[in-house]
Amino acid sequence: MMKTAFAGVPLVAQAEIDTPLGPMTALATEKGLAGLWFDAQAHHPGELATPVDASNRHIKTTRRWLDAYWAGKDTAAIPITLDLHGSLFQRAVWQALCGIAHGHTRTYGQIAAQVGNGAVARATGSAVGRNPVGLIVPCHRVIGANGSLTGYAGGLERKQTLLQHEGVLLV
Amino acid sequence: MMKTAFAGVPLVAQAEIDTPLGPMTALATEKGLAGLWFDAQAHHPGELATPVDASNRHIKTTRRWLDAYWAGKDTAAIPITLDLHGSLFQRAVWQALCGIAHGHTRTYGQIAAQVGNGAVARATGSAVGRNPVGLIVPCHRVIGANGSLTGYAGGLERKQTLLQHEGVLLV
DNA sequence: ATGCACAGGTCCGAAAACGGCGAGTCTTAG
DNA sequence: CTAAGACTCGCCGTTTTCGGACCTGTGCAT
Repeated sequence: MMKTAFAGVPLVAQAEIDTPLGPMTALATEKGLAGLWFDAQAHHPGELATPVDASNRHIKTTRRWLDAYWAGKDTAAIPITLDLHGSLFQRAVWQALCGIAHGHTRTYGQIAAQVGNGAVARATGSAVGRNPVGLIVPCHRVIGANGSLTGYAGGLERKQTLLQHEGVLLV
Repeated sequence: MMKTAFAGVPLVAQAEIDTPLGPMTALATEKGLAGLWFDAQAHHPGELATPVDASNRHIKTTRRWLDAYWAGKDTAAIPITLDLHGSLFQRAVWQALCGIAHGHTRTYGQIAAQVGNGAVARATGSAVGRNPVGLIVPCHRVIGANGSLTGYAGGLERKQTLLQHEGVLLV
């Protein structure tokens, strides 16, 4: 049996959210937002037994955050409580991602250096790829040292669109 | 990443020097003059973090040398301590250049023969072009075997003017 | 348990490209 | 019949580019 990425996590609600780049699914625990991904992306957690509940407060906040994001407004005005589940290393990486401001980018090596040392760059790539909360934890702002986009769970095309939407100049 | 020509060289002072052919920048280490080039020339080392210090002794000597040169006086009376940084081959070439007297010229092949053998003529051309100390290390006195000027980092026009200033008859 | 595949980066050696040339041919214009 | 250009090719040090080897955490398949 395929082990879902949220094994052992007390999920309380899920809901579908439509976006300009396709439908996404949001996932929440009692503590906060635990997941957000494009329905047609890699590392998809698969079918969930979690009850659909669009009225959940974390999911409603997420919806407002996304509306602001696509409208190009200030998303910092909408604080989201996250409840990230992963290894110590992964959480450190995801936390580092949250430090990348709108319209800015970092390389995998820079994130690696921030987390520990530059040698873990490749491991950082893995952790970034397993980011459970897309867009809000801006894994799409991490690019290769040579400026290439390298990869994105939601597809390189979406990564490129997102960065352009944020005003990033792509080489 | 663009590698500066003076990577790893302990520079201590730089200063601007005006000349009849346009402004030049002089660069010095503790040991001697390390650089002198027209601000608008090829192979420009780019912006430098070196402190501006027109009172540096090597730079002051350089200024006196240039004054004498433009006045047509004997520059040999003003000995300049050079601190050239480059490969073994390049330093050999530059040293050979210093043997060309005011008003005289050599061909690239002759310099090549002096450094090693005539076969390295083309490589000599490269080394001459990377001469870090213009005018004082007289790279402008090297011309093609057929008498053509061939090239000059500061522009062929300046090379021609310099040679005429030294009384060289150009074909 | 063990091995393997990755959304990367660094280091190092090999190979190719690039010039401030020179000599030899060939082509035009006198 | 010269003589000055245009072209080709071999020359060589330097620079740039390219391709492996190695490093590292984690999930998944064996």
